Amino acid sequence: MKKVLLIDGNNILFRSYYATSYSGVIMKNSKGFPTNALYGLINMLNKIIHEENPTHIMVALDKGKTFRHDKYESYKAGRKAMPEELKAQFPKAKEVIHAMGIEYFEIDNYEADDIIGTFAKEVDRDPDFIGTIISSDKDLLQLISDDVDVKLLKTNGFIRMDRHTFMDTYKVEPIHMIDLKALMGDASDHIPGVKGIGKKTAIQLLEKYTTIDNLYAHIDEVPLKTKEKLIRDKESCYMSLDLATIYRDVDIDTDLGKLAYKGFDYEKYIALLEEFEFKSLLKKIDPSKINVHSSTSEEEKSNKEETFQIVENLDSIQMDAPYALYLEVLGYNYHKAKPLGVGIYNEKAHYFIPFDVLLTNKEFFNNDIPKSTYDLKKILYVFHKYGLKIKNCDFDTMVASYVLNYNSSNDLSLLSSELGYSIDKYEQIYGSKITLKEPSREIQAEQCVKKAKFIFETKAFLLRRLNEEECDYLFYDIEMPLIYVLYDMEKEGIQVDQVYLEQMGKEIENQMEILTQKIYEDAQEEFNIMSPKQLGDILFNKLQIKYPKRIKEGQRYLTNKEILDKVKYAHPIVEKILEYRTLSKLHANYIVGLIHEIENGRIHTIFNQTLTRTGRLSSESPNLQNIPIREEYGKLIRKAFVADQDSVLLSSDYSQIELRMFAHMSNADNLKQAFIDEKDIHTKTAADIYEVSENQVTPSMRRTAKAVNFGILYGISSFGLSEDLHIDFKTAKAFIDNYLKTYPGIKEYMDRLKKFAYDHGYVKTIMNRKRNIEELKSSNYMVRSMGERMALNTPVQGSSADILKKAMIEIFREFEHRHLKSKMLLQVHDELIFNVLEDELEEVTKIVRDIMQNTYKLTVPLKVEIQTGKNWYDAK
DNA sequence: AACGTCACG
DNA sequence: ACGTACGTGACGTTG
Repeated sequence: MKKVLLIDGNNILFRSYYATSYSGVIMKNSKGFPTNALYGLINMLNKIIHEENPTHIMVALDKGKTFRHDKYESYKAGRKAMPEELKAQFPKAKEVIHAMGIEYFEIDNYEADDIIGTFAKEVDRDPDFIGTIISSDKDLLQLISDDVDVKLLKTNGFIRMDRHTFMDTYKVEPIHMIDLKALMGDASDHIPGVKGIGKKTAIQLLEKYTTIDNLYAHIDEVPLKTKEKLIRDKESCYMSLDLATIYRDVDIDTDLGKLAYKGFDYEKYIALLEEFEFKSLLKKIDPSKINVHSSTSEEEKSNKEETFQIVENLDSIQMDAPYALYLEVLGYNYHKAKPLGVGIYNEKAHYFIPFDVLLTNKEFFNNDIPKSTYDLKKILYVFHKYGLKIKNCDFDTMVASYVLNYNSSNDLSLLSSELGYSIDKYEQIYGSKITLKEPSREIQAEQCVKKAKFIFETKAFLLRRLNEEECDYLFYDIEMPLIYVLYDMEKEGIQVDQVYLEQMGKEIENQMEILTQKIYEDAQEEFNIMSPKQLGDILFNKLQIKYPKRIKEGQRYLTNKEILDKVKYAHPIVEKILEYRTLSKLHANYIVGLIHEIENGRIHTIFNQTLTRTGRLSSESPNLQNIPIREEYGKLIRKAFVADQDSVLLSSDYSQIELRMFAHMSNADNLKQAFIDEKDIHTKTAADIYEVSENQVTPSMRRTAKAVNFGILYGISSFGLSEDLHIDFKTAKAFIDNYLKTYPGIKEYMDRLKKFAYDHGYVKTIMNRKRNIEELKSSNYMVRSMGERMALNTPVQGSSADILKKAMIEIFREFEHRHLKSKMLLQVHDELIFNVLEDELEEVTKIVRDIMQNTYKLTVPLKVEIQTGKNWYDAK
């Protein structure tokens, strides 16, 4: 069987262009020629060839205005002109495609879709061929058949759609996708459809009538309202049908045999890469390929196999130049996983050292040769656990790619494909959490060396990008040093009183048992209280409690706290449910969950340094950043976290760091002055928006003001505020208007920030941490609004995170410098927890306060509050 | 695997 | 006409 790839070239060039033009700066070579779309195209073609292993390939391109323009004025109106910097890359794209041994096709007045449609038709006809269409455009799904599927490109990977999966999703044959579009329209393609008919109705209609023609033939059977819409928009419906239909009879030589994949013309390919200055891509070319012409894809495959050596005796190898290393472990939690071995790579040496071999010389990495890593914290932790030493790791790919905004930074496989490499998913080699299995040593070695190679070869590129993005400080002075701090915190762990937790657990279990019986009595039947579905049925059907919201079409009753709080006076069962929920949460998450994680009396969380979009840390296995505090009973959990012998726990938290940061960044004098004067900010805000003096502010006014202040940080909306405060929309709006009036400069700041975000596609923090916000490019109002709120919140949340990280590093160094035995244990976003030796308490308190308040000077003061106690409950 | 729920900043 | 505050992780149920 022969397999042909039908690639939507226009689509790939467009995607590549827009995916990398967000920062307003487009990748160019030193002559100023734009190359970003070409870079994406080359990577994508390499990746597809590697993944699909085709025998035949073609790329289709648009040419000229299409016949659709002539036919429909509105179609033309909807299409925006192509940016010049993209247009300029098309001629070079064609050269690239040829150099890669691929045919391309462009036919006057037809779109790439039509050419692909024509070839797909031929694939259907020819029994020797199957085909795969490559595009991110869902329009092409109509071409799916028994012999043709579509690899639908997504931001993070792809979805393969064949006839079966298509029918599952859309309930109609692929070809009737066009009928579907004729009814529901497609805003992104400026296809109007029938107004008032959405996806649901459209699918319903087509399930019954299959085609538009047949639907109109039976128009009298359709329910009146829908019928009216169909008749009113009949013309638009047929026009949409026409627009959505891919033309499949373009006059072209469809001999599939002529599409045979010839393999690279390396001379031309390299010349082009050199012209574009794609150094990382050049590096990847196997030197043996240079001067070799048109090898077949089969030959290429066998040559491509990595060469490496599995080390059996460490004395037999010696590293004398910088290299990359990758540590592989079996399992998803590196604190507990079994180490498998280390891959080592540089120009000269490609080794896999099985972990048992490595244990024979624990000093192997303990020297001054610079080393690059991916997830250094993992290496430090595992090495420490097994007594191995390592020195001079100066570059971590995971952290670098996180700083550079590769959202896939903590997934080596995804990251590799973003950078033009192809590394198998961890799950594929080692299995999922449930099916975990150890593959053969050869496979381990191959995988591990591949990863080390990736680290080694992409380092130069990432370094250049860090510099271009002006992220050197953030990378070298914050994130890299922070790795060592976090490692130390993870290694240290925190002592936990298991007996206390078990006692509290018993108490909770008893209360839950009593509640369960009472709830069954109230409901007059036994049911699963934890099932929202069953609970909703009992409450709102059987017990006839009035549901306080309008229920959405086809959706279940919600039974969350907000709803239950509203109806708790309607029936005594509700309060019991709420209490049961609280207890069950405490039990599952903080009694059973925590006990499960205790090892030798301590809990060691993992801090994820490369996950959040704002620059915060996150904590997992277990999450120690969400231990209860707001409710008194839950807060008792904190008594289980205790200080070591002769020590106390010290908690040091920033007071209102985000609002202070907002005051600083917005430069609103009024707000800044409030902090400079050390006022209670919520009381001050209340006085301002209610226009009373501060001593006239009631607790309720202060609560409202607090909600408004939070709203400001989150990118306020009157709806959100009204929900939060249970007040009506208009009152909420009045509060906001009043706020913006009393704090001049804030509205302007927010508008400026939004404009920056729209212009550049990203926002940044005080330490130049950038966050791309793709949502701002959405044509969907809701998604775009979400993007605006992210743009407003991220600089505040992210800058606060920057400051805390910097403080952590300095405190860590100061402790080391003074040889203190006290240890930093936890970070909870605006708070640090330490175990402090009693005789170091005074010194530590001073160091911590001093560094946290002064590590970064804002135009408002930063204030920290410090408390101590034998356990976390008392230290708060 | 996705959803609903709820713990935290 | 739509559905809304920002950032996380973990659990149990459901499909």
